[in-house]
Amino acid sequence: MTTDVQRSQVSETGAPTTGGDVLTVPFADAPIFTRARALRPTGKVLPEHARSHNRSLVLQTLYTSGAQSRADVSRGTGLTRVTVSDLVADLIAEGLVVELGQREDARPGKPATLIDVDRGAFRIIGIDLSEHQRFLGAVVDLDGGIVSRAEVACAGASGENAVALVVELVRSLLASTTIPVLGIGVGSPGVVDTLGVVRSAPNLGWRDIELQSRLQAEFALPVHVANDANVAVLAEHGASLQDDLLLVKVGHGVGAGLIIGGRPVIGGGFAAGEIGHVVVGTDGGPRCACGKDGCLEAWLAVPRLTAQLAELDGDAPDAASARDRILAEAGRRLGIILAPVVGALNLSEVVLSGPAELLDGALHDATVDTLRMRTMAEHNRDLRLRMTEQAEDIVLRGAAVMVLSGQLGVS
Amino acid sequence: MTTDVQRSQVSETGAPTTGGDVLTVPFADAPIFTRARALRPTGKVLPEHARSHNRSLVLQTLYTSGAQSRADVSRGTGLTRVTVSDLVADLIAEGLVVELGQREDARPGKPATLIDVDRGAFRIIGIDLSEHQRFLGAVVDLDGGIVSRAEVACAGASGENAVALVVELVRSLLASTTIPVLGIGVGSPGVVDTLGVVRSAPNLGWRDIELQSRLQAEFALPVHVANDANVAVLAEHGASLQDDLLLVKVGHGVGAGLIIGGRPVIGGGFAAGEIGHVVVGTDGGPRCACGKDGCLEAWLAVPRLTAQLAELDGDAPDAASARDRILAEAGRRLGIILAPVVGALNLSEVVLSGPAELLDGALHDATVDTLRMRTMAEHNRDLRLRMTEQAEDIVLRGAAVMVLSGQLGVS
DNA sequence: TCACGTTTGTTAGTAAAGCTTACGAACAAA
DNA sequence: TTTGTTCGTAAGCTTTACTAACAAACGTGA
Repeated sequence: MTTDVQRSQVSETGAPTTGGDVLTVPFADAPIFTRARALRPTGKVLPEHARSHNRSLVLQTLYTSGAQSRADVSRGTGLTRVTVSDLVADLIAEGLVVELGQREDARPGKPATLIDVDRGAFRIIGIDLSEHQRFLGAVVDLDGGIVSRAEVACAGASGENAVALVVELVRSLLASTTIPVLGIGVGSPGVVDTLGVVRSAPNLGWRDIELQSRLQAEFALPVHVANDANVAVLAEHGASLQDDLLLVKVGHGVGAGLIIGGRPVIGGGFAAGEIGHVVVGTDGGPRCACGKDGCLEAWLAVPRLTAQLAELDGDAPDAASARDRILAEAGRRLGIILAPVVGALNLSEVVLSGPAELLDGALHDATVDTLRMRTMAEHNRDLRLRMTEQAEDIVLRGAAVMVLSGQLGVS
Repeated sequence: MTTDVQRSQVSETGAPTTGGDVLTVPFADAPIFTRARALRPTGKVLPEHARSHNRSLVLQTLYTSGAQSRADVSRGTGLTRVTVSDLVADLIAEGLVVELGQREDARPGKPATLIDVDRGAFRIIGIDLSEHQRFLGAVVDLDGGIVSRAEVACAGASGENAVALVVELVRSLLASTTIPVLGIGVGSPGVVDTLGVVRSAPNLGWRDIELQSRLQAEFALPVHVANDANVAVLAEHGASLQDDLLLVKVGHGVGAGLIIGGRPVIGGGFAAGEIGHVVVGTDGGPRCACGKDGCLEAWLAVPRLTAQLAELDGDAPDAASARDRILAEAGRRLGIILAPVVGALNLSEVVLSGPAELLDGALHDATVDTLRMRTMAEHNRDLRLRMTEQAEDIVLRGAAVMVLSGQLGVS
């Protein structure tokens, strides 16, 4: 087979020369890649960093796979038995791991000593500030099980008053447990930066509230603060096989949390997931509080849906189908917004969180249908849309995952 | 200030008990986080990994900041002078770094020996398969400068014929340089997985073509293959300050490449960025080749735009404004698709690649306006939409970045 | 019963990596 | 000429994870 490859040469000085077949291809001058970019804070890696990475790896293996021998961990991680023993000794000394005695089942060879994360050794405080009328809190164990709860009414509270309520809630939860607390995780509405500063949370009247550092100073414990939807998706990720995940949280507002390639997405302005005020479709829609028409929140927020459903005549013969029509239209709107996101990110799983009686029927089905109609079937064949299984504790447990992940490198 | 925190206790066995104020909070049973999830392939970290990371860090520092002394690199990386000297010695032995002699300017102390990446020591082969009528190729230097070019007509070629054309193109480029080649980068249309298998590229009649391994076997050089738009965004990222970046590539089709948190987004089905067949708006639109109405590609692809513009009467008094109306409508449609993506990811920079005469005027302005109208101003205040500065070489240079990044950990 | 193989966890020693400390070389300024 | 500064390198130390070897404890089969 003969092919006709045409070549043009560019001399090192930049002046184009021609060799063989002349070919005039328009091309930009070849500037070097910019050198203006600041050095990325990639940072050096020291031996001790490797050590802490491997430590987390051992912990993660125990955490997800349960009780096993040091030799099992060695096989699971690829580290040698010697190294695993060494790391485990550290973890035992810190009280994070315990020996459980010898394995029972009969096998040849020296019987194995089982070890596991001491799941009762620490507690985590989880706080959910996303509800409209109350702040929720819980003491959570290392497995995500909720040990005790507390809540405080917050209607009308704002600014410093609201901060004081959070402090009281945490104080009350800390008082309710004698077991050491690993840290405090907070899911807050609004825009929260990576330092745990709530840049803006209109509902709470917060603007640049340094919640993380203030709680840390108050309680002398590690504190992590993030947006409520971003926190919620962590809980879902802990219970999911997927490393790409979008969670849509429908409540008084509508927000989303996003994990891509196993990592939470923050956004350049720390506002990733803020899709509540993106306009849906090209045919108008209900007026939104933000002034625009047809924002997703104006279609989908719980108050809007319940108000619409309340207008229905419950005794009318077609009440059920009228209800479904309202919910289906909301679902369709959600699908319209999600389609470009699902397409651009090639997402395989989208999760809904919110009142199941609203989301889990006609609304869900309409969203699925709309997504299928508006994206390319071939690329998104295995897309799943489902309700969360975490129910109303999703933010509390996500907050626990955040602490677990931040303090132990486990999730 | 007295606050009324209410508590409910859950016994360790799971049965709810009440202490103090009784409070009935509905909550799901507290199942542990799933243990079903397979162990993530995080992998152990050995000392040698740390070493190669630090090696890349030194190389990256030299690459982006240019010629400097070992002591400068030490200050820039945080590594000690000793370690830097050691790493640099390795790099010099491999021919990647050269000493340039002593620094000229007069300063107290022993004069510094300048070192830099030997930017002329290696070449990279970049291949762009995304054009409709021809395959493009280039020899690229380590700075991204194009040294020589080649192209081959590919109209009608498909399947194995097309593969043979690519091989010929690479062979020709390799023959044109005597300088050692670091590797081969290929930007292909369609869906390409992480192993460089082109899962599906309808235009080329490709289905599960193992392009990477075949080229690697043929030329005994490192080969990287990825989707053309995903490759293009690498070039843009190399020249941008942003670590979150969306590039929309408008040509015979419409595709996107996405970088989030400095990492390319691949997608669960390796189809991230495939937004060409997402439906725009809720008011129908032109019939698309895929069968749906109003796909982005049906609005925005170059053939569609040129066809529409060709229908205009160029001598009519309002020809210019009619042209702008057509382009503005296309831009508006692009904005409608991008708004949910920009909102969900809180993107700070969106880049357009394609024919500037179509994209860079009314279309660009309409997209910006639409984005502003449909997203929340507060969160996306500093969003920028701009044309690429890489012109038609964007895929070729992106392919070079891919090789650079894959082989040297530099970008 | 008893030698043998198998598995576990530990001890001892080794290789790799980056650190601190120390030092000679080379220059500017006083 | 003296002083202070900066650069690059040498030597030795610490940390880390590795390999090799081994004792303990168990099942198996002659």
